[in-house]
Amino acid sequence: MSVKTLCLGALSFEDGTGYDIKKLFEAAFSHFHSASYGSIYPALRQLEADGLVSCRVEPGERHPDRKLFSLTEAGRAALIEDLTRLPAAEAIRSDFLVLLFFAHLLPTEALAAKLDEIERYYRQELDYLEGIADACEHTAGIAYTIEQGIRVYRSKLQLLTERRAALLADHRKLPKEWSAACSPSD
Amino acid sequence: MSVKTLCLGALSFEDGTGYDIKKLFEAAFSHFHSASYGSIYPALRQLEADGLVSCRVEPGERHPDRKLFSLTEAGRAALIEDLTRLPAAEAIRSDFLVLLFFAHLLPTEALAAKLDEIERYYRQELDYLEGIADACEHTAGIAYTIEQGIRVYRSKLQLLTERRAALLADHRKLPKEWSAACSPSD
DNA sequence: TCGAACATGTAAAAGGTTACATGATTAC
DNA sequence: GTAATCATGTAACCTTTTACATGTTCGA
Repeated sequence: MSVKTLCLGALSFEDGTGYDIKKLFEAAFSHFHSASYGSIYPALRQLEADGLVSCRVEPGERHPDRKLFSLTEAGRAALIEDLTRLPAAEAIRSDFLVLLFFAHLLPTEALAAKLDEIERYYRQELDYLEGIADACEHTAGIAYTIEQGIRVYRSKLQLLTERRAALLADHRKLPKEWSAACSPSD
Repeated sequence: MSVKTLCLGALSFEDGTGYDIKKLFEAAFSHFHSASYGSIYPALRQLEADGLVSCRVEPGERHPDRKLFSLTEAGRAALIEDLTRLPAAEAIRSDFLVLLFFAHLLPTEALAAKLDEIERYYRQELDYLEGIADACEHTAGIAYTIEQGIRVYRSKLQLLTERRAALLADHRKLPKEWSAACSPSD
């Protein structure tokens, strides 16, 4: 699912500029997706060329050169097709878990600093999500995305609290014959 | 944290080939990172050029041209530096949550199919992780990565079970003035 | 014998981020 | 007056995936 699909989705709620779309992503998608201007603006241009969105320029209203994009009928169809066709997978890239996997190599203080860093990050995300959870009436789907974020961050924070001491105490021990004894699907 | 760092990490446990490294990633990293041969082999070549790994060829033992890589002292130092320096962030790209965010556009049957698909995926990952959790003695860090995976997948499965009916019943309702009433950090 | 696992690699393409470049408006 | 927000865009770079290309060995 690429930025183009996300832009179509954003415009399915209401017309907006590239800037508006970026704001929506930051406000609503922050815990499960992200996109930069460098991908949004080219995507919108491409979508317009493909007839999936239309564009009207609103000059002078407040800001110059405000390009308001609207989803066309073809765009709505393409969005539904993308959502239906593309696998609903999750691509997780957690540098934090990678770090823990190799934690036996780190000095204790460096590991402690990382644990603090990730804990602050989790708390910040959790606070934000708890704040928006009841802010307005969401669709069941949107409420789900928020609730999953809340539960997952709570789980992660709890595990972090439970295991902090064990991680700091234990992190120098090396596993014996990891690949021989533990490879599971061989 | 790039594939190069991951390769250094894999070799910190024991010497191995590109193929071995890929297997370790599949066995141990599957729920928080992934890497293909197309990135691993070039990474190893680059690491060798940089003196961070060394390579000895084992011909004829069982398979021809088996290139065994070892971490050098410089490589171990570079790994520790990477792990310490790079932010321990998490980059999550959940096409499933994106789909739910726009679920109001989908026919009920298409949504139901997606819910089934993701549930199967979660269960499969959870079963796998539960299987390896007690398979051998892990470092505290490795045990943590497994336990976090288990708890997160359990949370996700539970939410999915709780909300399935609500999602299927409710998914056509549109949020009123999402951007005006709900944008949180404005 | 046939498919799975072992084993290495390349090239093109896709997809995205970062940094840069610009300038008006609004709130303090 | 000055910092944040609004607003658009490009270009270079980075990383990774996908698809291709090749060949052996082992177990059923």
